[in-house]
Amino acid sequence: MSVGDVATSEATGHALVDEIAAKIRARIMSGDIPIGAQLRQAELASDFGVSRTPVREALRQLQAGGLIDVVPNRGAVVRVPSPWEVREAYEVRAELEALAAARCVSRVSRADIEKLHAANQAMYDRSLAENQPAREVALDSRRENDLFHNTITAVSANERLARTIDEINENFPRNVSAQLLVGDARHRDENYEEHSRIIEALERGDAETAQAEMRRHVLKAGEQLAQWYERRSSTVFKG
Amino acid sequence: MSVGDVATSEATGHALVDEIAAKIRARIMSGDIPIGAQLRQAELASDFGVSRTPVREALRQLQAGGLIDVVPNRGAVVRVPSPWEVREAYEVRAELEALAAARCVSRVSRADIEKLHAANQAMYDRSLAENQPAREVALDSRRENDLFHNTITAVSANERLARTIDEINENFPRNVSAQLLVGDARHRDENYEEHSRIIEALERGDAETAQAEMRRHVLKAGEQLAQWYERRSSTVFKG
DNA sequence: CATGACGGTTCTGGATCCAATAACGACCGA
DNA sequence: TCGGTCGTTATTGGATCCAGAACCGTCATG
Repeated sequence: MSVGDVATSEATGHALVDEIAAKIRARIMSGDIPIGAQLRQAELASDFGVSRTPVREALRQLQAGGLIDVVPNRGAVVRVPSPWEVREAYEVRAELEALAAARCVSRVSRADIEKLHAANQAMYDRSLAENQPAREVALDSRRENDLFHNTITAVSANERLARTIDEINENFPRNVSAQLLVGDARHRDENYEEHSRIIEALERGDAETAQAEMRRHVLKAGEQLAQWYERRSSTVFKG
Repeated sequence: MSVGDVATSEATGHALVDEIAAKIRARIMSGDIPIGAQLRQAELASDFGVSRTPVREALRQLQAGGLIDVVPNRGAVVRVPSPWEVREAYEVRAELEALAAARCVSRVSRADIEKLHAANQAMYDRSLAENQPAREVALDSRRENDLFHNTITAVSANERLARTIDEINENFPRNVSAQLLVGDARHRDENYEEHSRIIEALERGDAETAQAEMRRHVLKAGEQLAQWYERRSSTVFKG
């Protein structure tokens, strides 16, 4: 028996199954399990020290979320997004985040603005530090980028909106979009600029501009991600 | 082929679990299982003539979709949407359907326009026929209303967008929103008018108007649904 | 009379068992 | 040597079994 990390889950959601699902999702998101890889139930079960039953139920959840594909008698594989799927998804996400930004304007506080500034600046500064391992930089930058966007969705005060945006994001492993940000200097600079413009619009209380800028920003990020998937079929399929 | 032992063999790739999930979802959507009702695994299993295992996995899927709540050791209940949840969800749906309408403008064909007209007109005519049982009218009207909206999302040609809208709709049993449409004459008339304005905008190729009208239309429907949930806690909880 | 404890019952959740199906490989024949 | 067929094997999917937790009623007690 593995060490008891039980008693973690609260009222919402199931103890074990949701725990397992979260762990599998995390592994995929971090790139630990690459896209296209097969997910064997027995292996996952022994990894987590549980029976196959909760693993299967967790896989069903992930399937419903669209992160994995489950073929009838052939098991589950991590879904490999096609470029046009990425574009479609990001078009939706752009509209939703734009809505979030617009809703923000009437709700944002001074502290929120500071938080956004801080996250954006930290992300920018970090990517300038040359002496750190790229892996660490990518990880932290992703975290701060997430913080920026999550703050806006949180301030927009629509739980459903936040959930829907999350569901879209959960379909694309983050490690690739992370390395996109820090990999290219131009991307990094443009990202900083776009974030800044959004923050400015929020500060001015200009909902129209905030909405439009956010839409442009997300669409551009989606286009870059789609192009990445077009170029590289590597980082795919176990190995 | 072997003799039809389970009859699920059709449906490319659909496992039994998905079949079960669809059936349960259908029961909830039709109001056969009211919101708030408990879902007992053994009962469902014997209803469908299967073991509890696939039922459990199906419930996981529905849980991931947000249609039901699963409390740790107390089973699953059909989620009772609170009014503010409805408003939040419909604000998101409004933005998405508005996007769909805007995308439609450059893709809609003459045949599509006719289809929209036909669905809208049929729905209106049907609700005028007084001699039919309300139950039938509500069912068919819902079907045509769905056809109207589904046609637009289909023409908008973004699979992801369609999926996201569906996911939101699947959170609210349709029987209530259906009876809203046919129950009140004013609602019915306004609904017809709003649909007509959207079609006109699509015909003119006016993306701005189509988008705005669709947003208004969905928001209004959401508000009506939310108010319904505020007024009536009936039709809730088994019995 | 109300309230709290106790025990039986029911149901969920996880583990295990068994059947069915598809990938893999070896063998055989042309 | 290549192609097809058959048998093995590994893996999934469904059924069953067992333990643990929550509800319900009863009973005892302040």
